[in-house]
Amino acid sequence: MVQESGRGRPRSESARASVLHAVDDLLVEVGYAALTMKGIAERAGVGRQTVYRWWSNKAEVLYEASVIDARQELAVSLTGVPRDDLRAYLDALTGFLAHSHAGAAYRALLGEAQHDEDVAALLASGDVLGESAAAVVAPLLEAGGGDLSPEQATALLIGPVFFHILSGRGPESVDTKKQVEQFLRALAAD
Amino acid sequence: MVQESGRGRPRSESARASVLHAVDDLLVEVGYAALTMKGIAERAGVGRQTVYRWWSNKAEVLYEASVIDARQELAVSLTGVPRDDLRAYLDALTGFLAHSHAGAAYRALLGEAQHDEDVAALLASGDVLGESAAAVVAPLLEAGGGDLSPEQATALLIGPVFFHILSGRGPESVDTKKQVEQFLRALAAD
Amino acid sequence: MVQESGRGRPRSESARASVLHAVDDLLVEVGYAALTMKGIAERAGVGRQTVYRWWSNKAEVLYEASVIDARQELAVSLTGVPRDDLRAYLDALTGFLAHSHAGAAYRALLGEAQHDEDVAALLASGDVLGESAAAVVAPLLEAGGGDLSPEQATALLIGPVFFHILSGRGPESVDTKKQVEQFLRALAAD
Amino acid sequence: MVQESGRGRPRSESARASVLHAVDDLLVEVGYAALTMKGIAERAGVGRQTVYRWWSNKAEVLYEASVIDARQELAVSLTGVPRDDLRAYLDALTGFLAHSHAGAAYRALLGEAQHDEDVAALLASGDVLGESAAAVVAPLLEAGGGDLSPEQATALLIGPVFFHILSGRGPESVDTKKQVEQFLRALAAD
DNA sequence: TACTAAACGAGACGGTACGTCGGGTCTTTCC
DNA sequence: GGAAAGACCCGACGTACCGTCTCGTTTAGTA
Repeated sequence: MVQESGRGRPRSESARASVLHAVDDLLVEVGYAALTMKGIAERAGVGRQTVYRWWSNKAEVLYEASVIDARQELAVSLTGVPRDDLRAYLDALTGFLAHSHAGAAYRALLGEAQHDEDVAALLASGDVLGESAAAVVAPLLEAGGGDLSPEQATALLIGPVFFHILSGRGPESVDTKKQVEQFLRALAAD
Repeated sequence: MVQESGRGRPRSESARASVLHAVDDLLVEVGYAALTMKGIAERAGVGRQTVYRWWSNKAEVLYEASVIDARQELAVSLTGVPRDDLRAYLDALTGFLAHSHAGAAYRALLGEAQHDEDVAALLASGDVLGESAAAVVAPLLEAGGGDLSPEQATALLIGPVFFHILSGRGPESVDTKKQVEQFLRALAAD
Repeated sequence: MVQESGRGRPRSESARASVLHAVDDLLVEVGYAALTMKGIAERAGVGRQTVYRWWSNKAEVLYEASVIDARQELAVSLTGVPRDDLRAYLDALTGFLAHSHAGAAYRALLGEAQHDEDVAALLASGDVLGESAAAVVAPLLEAGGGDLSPEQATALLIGPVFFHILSGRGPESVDTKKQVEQFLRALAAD
Repeated sequence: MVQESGRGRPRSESARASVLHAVDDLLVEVGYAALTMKGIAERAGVGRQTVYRWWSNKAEVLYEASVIDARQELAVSLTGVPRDDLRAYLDALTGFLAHSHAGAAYRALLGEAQHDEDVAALLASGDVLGESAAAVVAPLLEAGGGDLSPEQATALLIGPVFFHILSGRGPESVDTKKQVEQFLRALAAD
């Protein structure tokens, strides 16, 4: 993923874009399981070696292809009203995990990370969920009391939705309004 | 997975046991990614067709091999004291997800379920986490007030730990004692 | 292929007939290569073991199923006029090898015999071609002169047609009339 | 079986040679029936796909591996003396069919051709027997009279030996000297 | 009328080859 | 020296058939 300057032909930006675009399309069309390096290369109209040169496996390609979208979808413009901000964030999170392309990519990668430490490291390198939650949670912790660490607060906020969707319960039964109240109450005296 | 009918040679119980044993061993030895139907059959000293005859894929074998252990590890003997029971359950859950063989199998399956709906259906067919939590949560809901559905209470209890570990944050930063308090507070006035 | 008398259930004649019938049908429908012991048993509505009990491989079944037809098709009613009898025999031989079901079975078995000595022994045990030719050739050898052995005369008579058809030249280019003349001339002073 | 085009890695000549060598060895060692594409690839130290890429089945590999030897073994250096040339050819033919490796391959292929039209077409594409005989027969037909077609003369010459050996009568009873006389006499007034 | 014994159908068993697919690498030519 | 092309070796896929082995059932003797 490093690019050297100097001698030789420079990296083809069009090839890079083709690959990222291809992996995005393919994830939707065939799903993660049927996503292959060979298939990506063919769909992108690119040599196989070119894919391997810049990414070591399909997880890396997929990560690079989806992380920007993921960040955007999880970014909430803060109003300063805790209830509103939390609610907006949980809605965004639910939509991301349950319905978005980037979210599907994230879930696939997180699944792979359970038994592939390379993928786990990749995901840890850019903690999309944690960082997005921190933006909402940090102001509250600074302002309010509670002795919760930011990490714990994040887990408390994200956890229930995260579990709901990843365990296959579906997003319908997620009640973000009620969860905001629970979160605030749990936080309160802590 | 049951079969009955007088005719024909009956299913070999020893073959079944060999396969389940083999998949258990192999998960530990080579990991989920390198687990193959071929490898399972060879390790079990069994024909490949015999494996395919009773299980459609490695996820099914693994599920059958680990679900009983999983249930045992997550079963908590209730004392009737909410704080103690909840604490015991969260400790068991943390240990299961982070350190147990059966837990590793569960995490692998849950990962696969994110992009394979057959596996998702398989996991949904026996909701190990949900059921084990219900045993602890149900008494509280009956006793106490709150308008939380059992499902929501379960997600509230399990979610934070679940997120912590599956997102790669590690079990060290899980503080079950504090989480019990949060849970009880969130539940309280609801 | 032997049938013992005595205790126990006697061999089922209907099973035997079903198998022979099935192999006949299947040869025509799917060809020799796709003929399998399993397929025969299923088509005959018979247990696999029953087939194996009485025949050791598909060649044996096929041989038993076709040898009688073969003998019939190659039997020529002699008139005593050499030219007519030889002509009739060569016509029968051509038809047998090129167009008949039994002939297709024979060619398949002969092919297998080239690399399977069990099948070679099976074919040698009942030399359908040789015997049928002998019936036509023997009278000539007794009557006429020539120091040809019956075997050599048989080869001389059958050989050209046999080669023509088995080497894939097709039966159209077989001129039995001319071959009779050649045969008689070659035989003449020998 | 030819491939050309600048792009891409060119076909490995060493892989091709290994495969042809392997199939030759294996035919002798295990026989045609036990010859498998898998076995060929493994023996040649070559990927299975590489074998399938250039040959569709074991018959094609075997054909390519043996056809050159076959042609050599059946080539007779003509003296111009019919009796000598015919005799030499029949001796070569007998040796080829009965004792040579290439001949064993030919018989196996011819057997397969009886029930596999792909193999039949393959054999027909290079009529080793017909062409070799034509070289000996053509001069006679041009010189002498007779209204025999080259095809018929070929069948007349080859047929008896061919039948003798393929029908399992063995090469001992082949009397090439006598057969030359028969052939010449049959040819004579025709 | 039992009992015994073998053949019967069904179908699971351990094996192994099938032909295909993807993995990751290597070797060309072209840019 | 990057890139497209495509052949290379490897090994898992899921299927088919091999020949064998249990099962419960049926059909004869023989006792």
